[in-house]
Amino acid sequence: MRTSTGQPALTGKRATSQRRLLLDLILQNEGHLDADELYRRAREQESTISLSTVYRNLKLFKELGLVDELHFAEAHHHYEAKAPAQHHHLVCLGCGKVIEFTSPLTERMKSQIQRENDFTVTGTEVRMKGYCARCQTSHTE
Amino acid sequence: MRTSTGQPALTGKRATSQRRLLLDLILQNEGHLDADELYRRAREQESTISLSTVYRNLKLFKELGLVDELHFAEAHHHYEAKAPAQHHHLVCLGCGKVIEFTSPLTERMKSQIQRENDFTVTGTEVRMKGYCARCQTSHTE
DNA sequence: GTTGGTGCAAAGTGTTTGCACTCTG
DNA sequence: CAGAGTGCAAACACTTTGCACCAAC
Repeated sequence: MRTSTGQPALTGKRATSQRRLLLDLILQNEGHLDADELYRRAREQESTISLSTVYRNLKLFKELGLVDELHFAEAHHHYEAKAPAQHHHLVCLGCGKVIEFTSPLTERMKSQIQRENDFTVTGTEVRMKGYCARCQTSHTE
Repeated sequence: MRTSTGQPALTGKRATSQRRLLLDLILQNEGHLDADELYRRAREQESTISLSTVYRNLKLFKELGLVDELHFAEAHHHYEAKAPAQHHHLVCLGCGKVIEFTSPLTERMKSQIQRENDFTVTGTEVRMKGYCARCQTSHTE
């Protein structure tokens, strides 16, 4: 369908059908995707696309600042469209669900840390792990 | 030398020389190590130790809660002895230096997030990226 | 003595790369 | 129509596993 979300800046890069498709899929998706999931979804629309193309474009999007790469505890990475607002992640160790949250405290922490360490902080990432309401029960200790 | 740091809980697990050596190295080291670095250091004292043994024991230590596994942007993992006090990481994108810090704000954030999401948070990890004092200068924009 | 742990080599992941072909600009 | 981008297969880096032997309990 090639939703053409009025795609942003592929500045100077060629807009191939594969590239546009991948970017659309990422922008449309409101969670995170790993390379393989993205590959699977892309293949539904363009069956000949290759996994290398997925990786190459993810790398490009990252360089262009269009997506963020997330490193959870798994061996592979997750990618998400660069958020307009900064948000963080709360991961349920029971069911794997990922909740995104924001907190004004991160901003305060950032300025505190910058001051104390004489650093310029360009990015903050908070990750909490635990058990969601449902998994708490089944996980009674 | 087998510094015998009065090693903690290998509860029920066999205390092989390799295992004790690895644990010592991790406990003595006040940074993070990746598997390969640990392997290299271990080999200095026990030249026949194998990389599989390193991995198997890192996995074990993790399960026993003796070390934490860190996921930076690299393809491989870093491990550090479980800290008595929770701390976080500030990574310089210029020189790669990693500074550890603590902040009372993380505790507050944790309770806020738990409350708001009906979650039991068991671990919090804050990672900030930016440029240290020295690298800021060379990185003038 | 059992059997958990080891070293080795071989297999598995997730990711990257060399090459010849294709299509965008 | 030049060269950026692609598909494919082969190469990579890191991690795990099967097996026969060894040593901790």
